[in-house]
Amino acid sequence: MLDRKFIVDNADAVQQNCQNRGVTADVAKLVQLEQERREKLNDVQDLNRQANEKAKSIGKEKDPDKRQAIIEEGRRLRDAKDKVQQEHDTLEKQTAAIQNGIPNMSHPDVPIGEDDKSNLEIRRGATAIPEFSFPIKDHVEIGETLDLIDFESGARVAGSGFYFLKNEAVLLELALQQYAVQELVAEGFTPVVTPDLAATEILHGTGYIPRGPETQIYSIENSNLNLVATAEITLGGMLAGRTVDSADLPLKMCGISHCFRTEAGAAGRASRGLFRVHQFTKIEMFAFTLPDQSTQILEEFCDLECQIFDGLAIPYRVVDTATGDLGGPAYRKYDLEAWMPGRGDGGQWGEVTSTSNCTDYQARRLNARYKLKGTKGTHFLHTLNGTAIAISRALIAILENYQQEDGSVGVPKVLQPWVGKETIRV
RNA sequence: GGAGCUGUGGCUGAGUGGUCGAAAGCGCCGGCUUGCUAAGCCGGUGAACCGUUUAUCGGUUCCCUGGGUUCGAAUCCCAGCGGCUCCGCCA
Repeated sequence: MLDRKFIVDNADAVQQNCQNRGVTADVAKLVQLEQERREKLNDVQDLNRQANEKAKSIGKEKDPDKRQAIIEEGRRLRDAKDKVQQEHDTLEKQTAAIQNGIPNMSHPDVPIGEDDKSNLEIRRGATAIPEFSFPIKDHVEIGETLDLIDFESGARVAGSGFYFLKNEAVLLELALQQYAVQELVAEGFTPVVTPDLAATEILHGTGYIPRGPETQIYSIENSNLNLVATAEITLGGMLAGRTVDSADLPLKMCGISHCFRTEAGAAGRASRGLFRVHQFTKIEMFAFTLPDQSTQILEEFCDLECQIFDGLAIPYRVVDTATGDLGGPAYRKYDLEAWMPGRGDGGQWGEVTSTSNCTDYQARRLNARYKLKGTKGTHFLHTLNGTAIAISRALIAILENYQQEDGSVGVPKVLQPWVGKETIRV
């Protein structure tokens, strides 16, 4: 969430930003409610002060009658306080409700537009789009022919959107994990296997909203636990409510987790096969940084994603995500879209990774702070996240780009040590 | 899952219902000392928020979390969560 003072002081800019992002929020109302709330808060504090004074004077008063009088007065003050406190709390709730709906501000260079059509391509990867001299298959067909992916059994066991990986697909999954983690560890990331479940407060802190009608999140009944949609949730939660020494920053981690998504309302979209599934494995980059580090680290994350996909020799492009397509917490977001030859008519770009600078938006809700040695007070951290590899989508890109005329599929060179072969055949 | 113990400041650890934001030690910061010398001495040292000022000063809140009792709660009561130990179960 945004800082309330900031919203009040920059109401026009915040309102404009909401509009750019296609978010409805009554900023003016928030400003008004917040002003009233502060007046109530002052009243509460003043009544508390008076009541405290009375309470302290009681111990010193020896005369029973006078003592009783002070007790009565103290009780009256507390009652009065409770009443004003309630009024304050109501205002607080209303203010918070509006505040929660306001997205992060946007980087000035972010293209302004309603949806992903306004995303701006900023560069392409090192590998050219392949030209095939034979009729190509999509990954679903390839997966079936080579006995790599079993959607039918997945549907039987857990419903549509689930699948079994088999044979070399399993080796590819493990190889991709190894590859990505090795790359990131070499770059100084701390590898972390995170819980696949997280408490509701942690989800809220990172900007995910469980249990709504449109929720993307699976929740566990009779508990406050939820299946995570990404390790971003758990990694962000690691510092929730904590204050770290600025000397330890930036903190860079790569998390390995399963990701679970309901994909409510996503039916009918281009989602054949592995593209939009309810469960997949993901290697996620995450960083806690000082405010003046986050801009550079976003570029670093993007470069690493490019490095990983260049290493796999998969063609991709990088887009600067438009205002209307940014998630609530993101200040700026880059997506890598890999070329997927089997998608649409003659191939399409499909999102494979995404990296965001969330500035202090998540940290404020998580209450994750840093302290500068030798100074008073604390400040909110910046958080960034980025996909290193989302296995399911990487599999699509590999199977479709590496397919060969005889029906076999080549294994990317960097994965061969773990897969143990150069080609996957029937 | 069951039983017992436990949860205080960056850490260790005192704490009688009122004078406790909280002893002491460690750590940290500043200064002094340089014949107790990989030391000694003195002083300082939590956070958020509100108001005032913007060098400051005043106030509110915070002793796991949430309720409750009370004029007043770190201290009493209830619930929850975490930790430790033992038992059961299990990969």
